[in-house]
Order: sequence, then structure tokens, then C-alpha cells
Amino acid sequence: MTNTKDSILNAAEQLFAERGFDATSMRAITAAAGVNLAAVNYHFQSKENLLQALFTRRLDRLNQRRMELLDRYEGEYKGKPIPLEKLIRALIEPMFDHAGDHPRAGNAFGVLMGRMYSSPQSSLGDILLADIRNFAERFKGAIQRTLPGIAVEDLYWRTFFALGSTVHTLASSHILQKISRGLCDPDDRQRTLEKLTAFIVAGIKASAGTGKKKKNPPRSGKNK
Amino acid sequence: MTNTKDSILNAAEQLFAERGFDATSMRAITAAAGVNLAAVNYHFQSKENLLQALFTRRLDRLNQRRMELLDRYEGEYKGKPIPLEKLIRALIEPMFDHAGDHPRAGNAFGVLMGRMYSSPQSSLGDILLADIRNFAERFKGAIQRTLPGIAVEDLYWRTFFALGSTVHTLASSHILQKISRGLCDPDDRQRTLEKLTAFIVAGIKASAGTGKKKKNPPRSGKNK
DNA sequence: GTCTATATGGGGATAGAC
DNA sequence: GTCTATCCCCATATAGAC
Repeated sequence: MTNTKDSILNAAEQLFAERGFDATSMRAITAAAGVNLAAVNYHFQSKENLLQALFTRRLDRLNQRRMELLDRYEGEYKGKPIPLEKLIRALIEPMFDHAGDHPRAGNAFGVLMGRMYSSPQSSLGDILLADIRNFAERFKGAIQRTLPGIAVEDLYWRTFFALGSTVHTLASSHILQKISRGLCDPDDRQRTLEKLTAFIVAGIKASAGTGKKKKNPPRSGKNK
Repeated sequence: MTNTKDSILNAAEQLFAERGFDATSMRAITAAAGVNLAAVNYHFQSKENLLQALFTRRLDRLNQRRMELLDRYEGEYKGKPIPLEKLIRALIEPMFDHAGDHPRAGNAFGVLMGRMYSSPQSSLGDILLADIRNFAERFKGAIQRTLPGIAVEDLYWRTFFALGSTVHTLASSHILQKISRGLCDPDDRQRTLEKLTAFIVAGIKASAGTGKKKKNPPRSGKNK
């Protein structure tokens, strides 16, 4: 049904998400995938390379999905600014949407992605950075059209914070379930997205706050 | 000047933050600390145990500091609700404040803590969970006095998101520096805290949004 | 492309002298 | 408490038969 290469990718994704990259041996991966130990090096040359292949495969689709959503909204709101909530949705919803590849996989890639954002794995750093750069410029423009008053520095900070709460949700929401004693259910994807979106939208819309510029106080009344 | 035990703790903290737990060998730690390889097992029994010792040492002080700040604010605002910004400050500012222990250490523990929140390292999971439980109840009460209208579920979700953006900032702010091409400077601790606090305060104050209950629409007007 | 067998190295931990 | 020397295991990666 699936070929060797895909079996390895799927098994690796699952195990990396569960145990972390370093703690997952190639023996465990090949055993779970039902293939021979040597197959990984044959198909991917190295374990590091396997991780990269795994990410690029997913990130391509992820960004494609983000762009599709942006395209759609730009069509809907011809010319007019797109509501911030839609933009945030386009940014983060695809990150939660990786089920279905193999049954009972949950959102393994989401968890893994959340984890890897804060990993020192250097080879991935570049890939994730490139990924962010891919959509950053376009989203930046879209958000600026929606919130013309926002300072560019704040735009960067806040989008960064938004990504932070998102990847934390992806990687560690089981903690929330424990803390809240079951009151919050991270497995309810729709509700999770609602809560997260509402938080981020409000955070990004925050007024400029105390943020006095270091020097050169703005002489135009640009930001509110 | 420092004894063997502390040297090991400091070196381990630094290296774990830089390279991650698994990727840091005990040989690297003892070399950096200038002590003998066997000293780690003599003083800490195991590498896992060293990590735990490292965290409890820091977390004790961290929560002490949080409680001090809460105490102070409760004194200042006798009876009256404490502004949300103060509460958030009390929660997150101590997480950024771990420099000074050994020169040029930066905020190694902050980075490490940020990383470990999304790690599968089971032994730490319990420690971090216990840490959160330590302050969760008290902050929960304080926030509810400041925002009497907030639903408990939202309170949990949003505090969780707040923690997410915080640990992401701790662990990965170098990414932001690259993306913004230097416009955002995560080494400016005061400014970082201002931006982060403003984002979180606004996010927590968000209106209830679409969040319709799953079933059993509330018959009392409790959570307006 | 797939397998077995193995090379090669590094890891955490410990025994036992000082 | 500190050191040297070493045990023992498990990791990634590869060579070479099928």
C-alpha cells in the first residue's frame, strides 16, 4: 500500500513527535515502519537528512494551504482590508491540520513542529527560518492593510508572540489539560482554534502601550 | 571560588541551553566545569538527576520571586484589584531574570526552560507541572479579582497562551532577530518585556469571542 | 531495493586507588 | 572528594551478498 520511503517518513514523524529526535533510534523507526534498518540510509543517507526530508515534505503543503487561504480571502474582500481574524486563521489553522495521512496519527507533525521550533537542531533552524520567510512578507503586507497604524517593530514582535502561543499549543497542550483538570480539551480542534485565534487577534490589536521609542520620538501622528 | 557541585550545575545549564540535553555529553560538561568526569555521578548519581537538580534550584528562586512581586502588589492595591499588567509582570518577568550568576551566562536558564517546556523529557515534565501548580491557583484568584467577568475555561486557555509566547520568546528569540533583520532586539530585556506584556495583557482581556458552549447552554447568567 | 553482518565510535556509569 | 581506567551498551553508518 505504501512504499518503503513513505513508511519510514510516517513512522519517523510519529516517533520523533513522541520521544524527540535524539531519543529516537533508527532501529525504532525501521521497526515501526516494518522495513530494514539499512533502508533509512539507503533512502535518506542519514538520520539528519531524514528529518529534513520529513519537514520539507510537510512545510511545502503547509505553506501551499496558507497561500490558498490568503488567496481566497483576498478574493472575498476585493480591495478592502481582510479582517484580522481571517488572516490569523490563514496563518495558524493549517498548522493544526495534518491528520488523515495515516490513521490514528493525530497531529504528530504539529507536535513535532512545535517542538522543533525551540530545538537547537541546526539543520532544521534554517529550514524553519526559510519557511517563515516564505510567508512573512505576504502576511506582513496583509496585516498592514488591515491595521494601517501598527508600527513595523510591533508587527514583528506580535506575530512572533502569536507563533509562540501556537507552537506551544501544538507541542504542549497536554499540560493545559492537566492543569485545568480536564476543563480545557486540546483535542477539540475547533474550540482550541477559536480560543487561540481570539487571544492572538486581541494581542495583535493591542494599543501601542508604553513602548516609547529609544530615540527620535515620532513627529507624525501615524500610530493612533 | 565555587565548589565542584556548583561548577557542574553552571556548566551543565549553559551547555544544555546551547545544545540541548541529549546532545550534551557528561564529558563536555565536566570539561567545561574543569572537574573530573566521575564527579557528576558522585554528586548527582545520574545525568537525568543533574537536570532535575538544576531545575529545582532555579525554580525555587523563580517562584519565590513571583510570590514576592504578588505580595508587593497586593500590599500596594489593598483590597482593590491589581491591574492586569502588574499580574502579568509578576508572572513572567522573573523568567527573564537569571543573569548574574556567572558572567556572560546571559539567560541560559531561561533558554533552557523555554526549550524544556516542549521536551518529552518525562522527569522534567512532572517538575514543570508542579511548578505551574505552585503559582497557578494564586494567580488564578488574582486575575479573577481583576477580571471578574472571565470564564474559568478562558482563564486557563489564555494563561496557557501567555506562557507559550513567553517560553517561545525565551527559547527562540534569535529567530525574531533574523526575521526582522535586526529591527527587533531580543537582547534588550526591558523592551522585550514591554512588548510581550502588552501583547499578553490585550490577549487575556479579549472579549469572549465566538466561544459557544458545546452543549447545555448555561441557564444562569454566570459567565457573561 | 533489500537484507545480514559488522565497523566504528560515543555514550553513561562504576570500581577501586589515592 | 577526586582521579584513572575501564566496562558495557547502543548508536549511526556502511560493505557487500542476494
